Amino acid sequence: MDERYDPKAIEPKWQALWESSGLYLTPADRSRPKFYLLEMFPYPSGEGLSVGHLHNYVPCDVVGRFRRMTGYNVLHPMGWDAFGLPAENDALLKKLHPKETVPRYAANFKRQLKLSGCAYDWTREINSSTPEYYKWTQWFFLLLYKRGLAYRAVGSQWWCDKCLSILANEQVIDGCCWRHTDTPVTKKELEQWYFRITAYADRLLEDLEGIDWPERIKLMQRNWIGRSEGAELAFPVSGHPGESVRFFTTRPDTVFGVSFMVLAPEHPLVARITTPGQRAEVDAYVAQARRQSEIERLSTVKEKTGVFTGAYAHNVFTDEDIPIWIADYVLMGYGTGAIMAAPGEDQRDFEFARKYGLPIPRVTAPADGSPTPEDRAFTEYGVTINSGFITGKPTRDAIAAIAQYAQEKAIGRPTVTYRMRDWLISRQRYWGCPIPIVYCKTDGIVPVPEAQLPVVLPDMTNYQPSGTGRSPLANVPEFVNTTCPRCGGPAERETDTMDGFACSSWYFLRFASPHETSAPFDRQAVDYWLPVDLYVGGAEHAVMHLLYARMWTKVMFDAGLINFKEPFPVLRNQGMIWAADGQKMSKSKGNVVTPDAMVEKYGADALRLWELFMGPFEEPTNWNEEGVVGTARFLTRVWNLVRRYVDAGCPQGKPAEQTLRKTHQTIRTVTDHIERLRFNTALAALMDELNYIARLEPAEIGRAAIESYVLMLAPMAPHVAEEFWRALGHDESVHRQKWPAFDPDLAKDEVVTVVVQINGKVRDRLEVAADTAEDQVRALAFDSAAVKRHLDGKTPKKVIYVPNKLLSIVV
RNA sequence: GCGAGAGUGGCGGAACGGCAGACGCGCCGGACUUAGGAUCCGGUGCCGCAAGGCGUGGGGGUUCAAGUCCCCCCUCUCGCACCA
Repeated sequence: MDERYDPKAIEPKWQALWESSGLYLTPADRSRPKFYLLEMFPYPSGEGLSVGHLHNYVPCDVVGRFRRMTGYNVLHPMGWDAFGLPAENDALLKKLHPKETVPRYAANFKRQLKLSGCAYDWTREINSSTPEYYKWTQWFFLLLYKRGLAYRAVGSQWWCDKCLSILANEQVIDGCCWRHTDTPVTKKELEQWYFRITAYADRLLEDLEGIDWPERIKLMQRNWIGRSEGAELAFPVSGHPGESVRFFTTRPDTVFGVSFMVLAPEHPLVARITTPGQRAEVDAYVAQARRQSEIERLSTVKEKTGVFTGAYAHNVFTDEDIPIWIADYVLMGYGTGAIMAAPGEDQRDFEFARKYGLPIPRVTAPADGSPTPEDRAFTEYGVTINSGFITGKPTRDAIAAIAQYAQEKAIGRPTVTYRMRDWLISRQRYWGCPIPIVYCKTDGIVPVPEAQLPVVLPDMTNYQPSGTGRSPLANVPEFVNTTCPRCGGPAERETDTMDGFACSSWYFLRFASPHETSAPFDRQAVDYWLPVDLYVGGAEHAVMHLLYARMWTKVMFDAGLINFKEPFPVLRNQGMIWAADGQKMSKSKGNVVTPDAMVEKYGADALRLWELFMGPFEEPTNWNEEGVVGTARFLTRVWNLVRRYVDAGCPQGKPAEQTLRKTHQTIRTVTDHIERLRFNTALAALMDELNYIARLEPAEIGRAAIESYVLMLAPMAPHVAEEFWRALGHDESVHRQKWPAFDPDLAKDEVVTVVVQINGKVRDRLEVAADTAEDQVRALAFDSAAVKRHLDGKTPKKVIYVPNKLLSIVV
């Protein structure tokens, strides 16, 4: 071994050897237990990886190496989420083509991951923008189509002026585009493709119960799905035979208190029922509501506004005619876009009624007999009053009674409504997976037959989005013009491409058999490897990717393609690493720290250790380069220790009992902490052991201790551990070794410190043999000078003994 | 507004209800050095010469014992936000 620890001299050497010897290839034998470890599909950006990204990849790499050493067949693959708007927008900005930038960026990511010593099976690398991959994305589209889960519909949808495309609901955040947080979305009316994710709403909700995910993420999914039980009812519109207002309510028990109705401004009924006298005012209001941004419209602080349509609905319960208003606090996209207003029991309706002088009947009273509040709605459950046949019933019973009555009289029925909408997947953009559909004048919508897949994305130089609502693909006649697979006549291809999230909804299956050409995946490979044993990624995907991937998995399960219902039974979110200034790392802010710079300065192993040591894996932290100095120093100290041992001729040694104990205690701690993803404390335990053994003579340490130390270091600092292992005289890689085992008996403390407390204050510490009997400890304690002084002759009232821990004396 | 999580030395962070501050950074002192952003040794929560006292956002409570459990409040982060 060299005298000095020089990472540059050892890291490239071992990386080359690992690669050439196929160290991290996925084992073909399936006799051993498997461990499928996966990080969320990265989009390879032009900025490359930062030390923030590594806070995900390095800990996962440790898990992979650890599992391999503990006897698992490990599948740890990597690939690129390369289709989609981010890649295309970047290429447009740089006046390049994504077909050129994507492979270049991916290659850079790969280089950086290798530089950081991350072990992936690169023979399984996939790229969602290649025909070999997207052929099967199209295949899944057809599967959804066949199962009635992909459909085309006209609707008013979110449009981003920067993306020049329609977005899904999930991609609108605070009224702005998820990729352009300063760009408010607007509405556009287009015919679009949807995936019927709402058909899976209940299963997506229920199956959350059985999976080990951060509670926060589960909650976000629950909220997003937004299941709400109630009833759908309808009131006829007076003077318009055949017209009625259908509405959803969670409080059907308040129907007797409905004094007006409100429609969303966009509601189709508005045009038909508005009276000539109100027409001008209504038109003006509708136009103004259209113009408003979503942020303005959704603002809860804004005072409610609305306009009377002049029309009346007939409240079939009270037999009264009630006015129909329009107001923008009613959303077209939820329920039926219409509500019954029960101002006595709903705060929003209450405010509206107050403002426009509408009656506020009270139909629910507090159950405990206290007076009904006058200055606000009474929104809690209570007891029904002034309500005909349900008067006197508790709210819960009244709800059931109305639901039943409505069903009998064919006025309505019990319903469940969801906040979640169907997933809109059409994108009017070039860089995406073409939708395998053909439009024929005779046969209408015709799916492309499987045998004709993939529908290849044509090579275009001029792929700028038009902004007209049509994809640039519409400008490629050779692509658009085709023949109908059914009748053979002339037909046109669908020119929109799929949302990038379609590609990432099944990629975890592809890794099981990435080169399969006759199917999206090999069934046997998937049966063995899936589901994913540990899935790691950022919390920002809580309600996009994770919801979509779960839905596709259930579709595949229903189709009999796979035998599991949840793709990711265990999910963890790595903590976000902010720049040293507390901001997000970005090129524009000039605060990005790259792994390249850190490896150059301190070496990959030191960088890795600092990624692990910075703080708890799942907590966010600010980057601090000073820390890398510390882990580099730690590695130097280990280097010096091992070198001293090797220079002394690697003595077998006869370690003292205490040294043996320290070793076994460290193995116990490190094993336990890596299993629980507590990498920071696992490393702390290794540092602690180093502090202990570094001061011993080589013969006092002994071979067993040195070797187990190197083995434990191997997943975290793979290069330097390999160097040590070879220096210790081994021919085979340290990464092919078995994880050290510990002996619980040897790890047990012989001598323990028992704390003596008097009235809760520590007054003395006793060193006694482990498991010393209570009376002996008592005797020792009462014999102690410090204890005597503090007892001051008083007699103990109570003495509590916690074996091997403390003796608490109360006086 | 509603929901979730978090507040511990100068800093990152440790602590099955049982010695608060492991481990590391930084800092202070020393050794070896032509030199030190190397290495090694020692120290480092605050007050105090010491004995000792005080300390985990604030206030109360349970307990022999509370960073940890319970109640109230403050601050920060995240999510949702007129969802009928």
